[in-house]
Amino acid sequence: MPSRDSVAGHHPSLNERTQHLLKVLVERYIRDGQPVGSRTLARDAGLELSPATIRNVMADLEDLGYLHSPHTSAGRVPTARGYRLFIDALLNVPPLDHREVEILRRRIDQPVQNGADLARAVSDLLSGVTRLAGIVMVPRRNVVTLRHVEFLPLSENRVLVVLVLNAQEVQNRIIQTRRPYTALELNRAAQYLNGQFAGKGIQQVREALLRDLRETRDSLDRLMQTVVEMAEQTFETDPVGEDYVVAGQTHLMQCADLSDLDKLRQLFEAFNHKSDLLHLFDQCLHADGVQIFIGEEAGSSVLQECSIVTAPYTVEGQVLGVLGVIGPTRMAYDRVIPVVEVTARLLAAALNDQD
Amino acid sequence: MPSRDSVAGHHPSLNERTQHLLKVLVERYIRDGQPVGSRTLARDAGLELSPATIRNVMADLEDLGYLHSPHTSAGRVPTARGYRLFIDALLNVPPLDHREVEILRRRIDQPVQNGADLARAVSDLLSGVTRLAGIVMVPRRNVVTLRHVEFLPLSENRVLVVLVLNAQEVQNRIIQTRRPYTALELNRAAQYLNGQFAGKGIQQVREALLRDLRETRDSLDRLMQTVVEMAEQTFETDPVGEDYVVAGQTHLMQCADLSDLDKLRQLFEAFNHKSDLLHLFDQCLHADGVQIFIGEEAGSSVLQECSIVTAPYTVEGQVLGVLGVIGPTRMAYDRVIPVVEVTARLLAAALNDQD
DNA sequence: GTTTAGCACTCTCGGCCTTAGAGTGCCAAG
DNA sequence: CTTGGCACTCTAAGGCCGAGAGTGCTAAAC
Repeated sequence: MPSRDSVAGHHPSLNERTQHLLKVLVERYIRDGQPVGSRTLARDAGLELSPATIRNVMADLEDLGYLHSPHTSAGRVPTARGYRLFIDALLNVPPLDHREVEILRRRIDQPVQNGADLARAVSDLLSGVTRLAGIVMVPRRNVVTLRHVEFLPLSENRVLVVLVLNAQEVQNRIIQTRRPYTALELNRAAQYLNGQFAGKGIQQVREALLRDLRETRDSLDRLMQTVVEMAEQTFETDPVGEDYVVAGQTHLMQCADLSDLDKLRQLFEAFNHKSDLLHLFDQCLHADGVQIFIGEEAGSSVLQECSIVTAPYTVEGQVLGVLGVIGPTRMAYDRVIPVVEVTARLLAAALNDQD
Repeated sequence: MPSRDSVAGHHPSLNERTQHLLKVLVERYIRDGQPVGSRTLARDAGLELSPATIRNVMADLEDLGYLHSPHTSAGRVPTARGYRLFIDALLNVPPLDHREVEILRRRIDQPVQNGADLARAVSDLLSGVTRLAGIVMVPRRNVVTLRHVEFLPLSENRVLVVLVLNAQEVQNRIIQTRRPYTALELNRAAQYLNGQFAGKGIQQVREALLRDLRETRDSLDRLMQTVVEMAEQTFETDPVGEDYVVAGQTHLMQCADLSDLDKLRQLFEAFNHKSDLLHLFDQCLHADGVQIFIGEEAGSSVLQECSIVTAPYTVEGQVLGVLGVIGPTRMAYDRVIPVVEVTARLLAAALNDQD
């Protein structure tokens, strides 16, 4: 059962019938995209009530801020607050079909090269299944273990560092050195680091080297000098930067709700603007279970007509990242939520197998 | 001087005045985006001609297929054929300002990790400067030299291969082996390969190994068996896959010409659909200088209202890739062409320095 | 022969009105 | 509390009209 935490505040109690009507209204609106009138709702609700009665209830719901009329004589549309209540209390989320789960599993269990590729694949998958935009933060670990390091001289003062981390993550960076090093020196340094630190967390590596540097100062032999200069620069920045992958943006162009071209453009630009979304995702990192942001709850004004459904994925209790989809507020939550939830679990499982 | 090869056919000669009028009309249309009428053109042309005369000329140009009226009483708009003639024969391309070139150079000369990153950066740059979508094919070389190879055991039958190619391109792939190998065996194999083949083209490596395999058959010692199995799989596929990077797609949402949401969506999907565009770019690989595709000249119906301006970039006569921009047919060719041209040259220079 | 003025014609665009339809709010009766 | 009735409001779509822009054609001028 996903915990769908309310981000916005608390709701005064509504009587059973009123809640039911709100539920039916939201469901209907999600299906049709048209404001729902009293007659329609009377028919859909399955209660023996006349449109007039329904009208009274709807007027109440509007007063309480759950509904909104686009104009005097259109039906009602849920407000953000209405969606919130719907999701928190009214929506029932059917579990995903076994066959569907199987399909997802098969697509996720493809062998891939590294975290980023996996993220891309899963993001693609999410967007394909939900027909919305899929987002996956690339897995990042609090404890990154060094598996292997290699130094290759490129030119005078430039050295290529190849870093193998964790299970199969390979990174490379180029560093500027103060003096030229020979291939032999570099080799020795790498050998030393590998022998000493392979399997250790890179935090530890950094600390150990710092200690060595302080204690021994300039009594270092040439080998250790090389080691220290290399390592200093190599481990300067955190090796696994935060990042995410978006796929299926084009789906957002199809849903009529987001037809305002200019809004859409801003949204797309937000996708490229990394930092905005990252900050949002950080919030989700430590909530467990599915989280949903409706409209501006997410903090950014570009997301006005959008909802974001996210779930963190964890391995052995350690949160590795967040994934989710982004689409119009008027989305089929009853399908999207289980898809996101299951995908997160499957991704976690896939990462677990890899290790 | 860019060679702007005509892809479409040959044009019957038009007299001087007619050509001039076509030129002015296209320029005006590119500026305003409004169909150009006879009165406007009479004023703009700088010839002492009445609108009536202009009308006659425009009627001729329409008959010849260079112009088109949206309806009876709007001005004229260039057809694809009209643009073609304009670009091939009428447009004069001013060289880029020195300061502007300097700005481009500085942005391209940033140090980067590998070809893909560089492509991303240049693509970003192109799109930023032209306010269109930028596309850069990641550099690929006919002769890829092996610089260094490393094997790391991951699990039972999986080995991580780290390949350093050319100047600073690092690739990694995971291969499945028939039997488990120890770290020591793998190390020896890597050492052997590095000793034997570092600096050689991978084509040569592949051939040499094949020869060894045939000649010596099962008289191979254990080391060589390891070497051969590793190398076989490592060099099976070409290490540098074709790929490209697109940036600034959102710019295309701003230009009024492409306001049809559905067309735009298809265009965006084409960007993700790699293979379509790759095939187009392959054509440009061996044409030297700037090439321009107008509308459906590019072969795809999604590109109806678009033009593509491309240029290959080469190092020492070897074509490494293609870059360019894609935007509405109604774009400022006189600016875009030199930008694309210069960027190609600068990228080539940057790659040259790296080697 | 080319250029030009004149003129009738065509087409779009915006504003305005009208109508049909949907839905509401309120009131008074059940 | 529920309901039928009713007046009211608002939108969406269609039709109409006039202004404006631009054309093609013709006949006269150069």
